[in-house]
Amino acid sequence: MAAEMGFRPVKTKRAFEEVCDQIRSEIQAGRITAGDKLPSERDLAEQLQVSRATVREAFRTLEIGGVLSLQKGVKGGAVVMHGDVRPITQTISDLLSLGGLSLTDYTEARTCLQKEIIRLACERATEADFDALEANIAATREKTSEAQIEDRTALTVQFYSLLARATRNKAMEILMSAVTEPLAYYIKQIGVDRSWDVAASRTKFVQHLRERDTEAAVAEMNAHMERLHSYLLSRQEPVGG
Amino acid sequence: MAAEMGFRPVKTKRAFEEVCDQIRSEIQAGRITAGDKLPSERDLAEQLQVSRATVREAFRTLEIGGVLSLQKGVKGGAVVMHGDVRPITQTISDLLSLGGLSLTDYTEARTCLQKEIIRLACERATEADFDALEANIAATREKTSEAQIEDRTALTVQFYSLLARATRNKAMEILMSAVTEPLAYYIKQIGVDRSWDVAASRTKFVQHLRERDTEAAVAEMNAHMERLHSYLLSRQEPVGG
DNA sequence: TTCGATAATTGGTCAGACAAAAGGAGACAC
DNA sequence: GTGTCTCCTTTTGTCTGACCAATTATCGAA
Repeated sequence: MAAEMGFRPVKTKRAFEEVCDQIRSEIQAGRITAGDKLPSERDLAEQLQVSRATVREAFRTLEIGGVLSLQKGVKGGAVVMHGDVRPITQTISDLLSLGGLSLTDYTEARTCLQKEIIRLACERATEADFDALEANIAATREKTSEAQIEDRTALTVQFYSLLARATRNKAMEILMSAVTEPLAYYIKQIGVDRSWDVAASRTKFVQHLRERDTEAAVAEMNAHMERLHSYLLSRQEPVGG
Repeated sequence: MAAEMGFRPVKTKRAFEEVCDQIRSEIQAGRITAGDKLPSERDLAEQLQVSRATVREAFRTLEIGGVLSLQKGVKGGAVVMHGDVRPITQTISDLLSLGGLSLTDYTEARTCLQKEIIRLACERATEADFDALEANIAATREKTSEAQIEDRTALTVQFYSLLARATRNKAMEILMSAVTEPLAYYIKQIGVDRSWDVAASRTKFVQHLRERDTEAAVAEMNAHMERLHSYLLSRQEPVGG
């Protein structure tokens, strides 16, 4: 059978991809680490014997991926970063708007993930975490006007970020923002019911968290998720239709 | 307090970012959907009154993000896709190699996520899913030689992909690949113990799955995760040191 | 009808140039 | 001495124009 002969689809690697791979290899091998500065575009173009435009496309690719930070000026250049979460958030958002991911699947995954995050947060959260969450709720209560709707959304995102931080697990924070922040884009588009008092539910939720009552906290959150999902579905049609 | 005056850090938006945003806005507004073809680089450059290089950087950014596919030729051009998971996987890999994410946090998140995926898979998996998983295990058993180590890794990634598919939730599949595929890069670097028989554990795992025994399946998987984590930690030092 | 050469279109790369931003060095007023 | 201003250098950001490479339609010959 031809399927067992190990043929792979040929793909002609483009020049900028080769440059990208070389830089990523240097990073994975540890010869370049976060904080290091790469040669300037002109120097690297000369070293690799490609044009400056090719190096630019590679730098741009890595910058979008959160690997590099490009700064102008004499002390600027391409600096290696610690990585960034935004590419993940952006990709999930794109998948949602392009139809590669349904709102129902997205919400279910969000619910499942939050369940585990709540479980860990119940184990590991400190008084400082609870205080931060309650301060966030208090701030949310004050943003009631129509003009402050963007601030409210930002605070909502922050609430879940604070919750994830209580797990003391960076990967959980990353996954949480991946499933939370795309919602902010969504909300900005379809609008949100201003009269909906989310603060009450969140206050109860944090109370359960304080009492280390995982079951109750998860139940409160799931109820909120369900209400949100119903609301989003009811609003989805004017966009999709 | 200055903090309450709502100052935001100024950021001069670059030309290619403006182009990116315009294209993404068209997509979010539904005026462009998956399958549509954008104008050629030359045409769009003229319409937006920027250079072709600027349009190229925007196209490149969206291509890396899985939003566009660029094809050469008279029938080619920039075609809108349904989105792609690879940017997420790539970002997680970068975070791991850049130190923005620790192996311990990563593994814990992986364990937590898999728990939920197993739970859903136990509810929804069909006989076809079980058969596919067992076929994968059988294929893994045959790849024993040193030369086939890449095939083994690919089959391992596929195993978790099949498991995620059994949840019937695209978002879960995405998250699963986000926490599984980076490991393949990792394994490729530090090597894996060839004598380790993962097939036995997976066979028992699928058996539990067949019996819809969530607890036992999770326990089997967690035991495997623990063994893997210990192994990775013991191998990590020569890389990090 | 079929095959092959040709032309047109489009992304990929290259070369050179100038603009914009950031930082340093030196002159100058106080 | 101190602060400020101007000029200069470095580096990314953008533009222009050109050519290369891949792909496909088209047309002509066998």
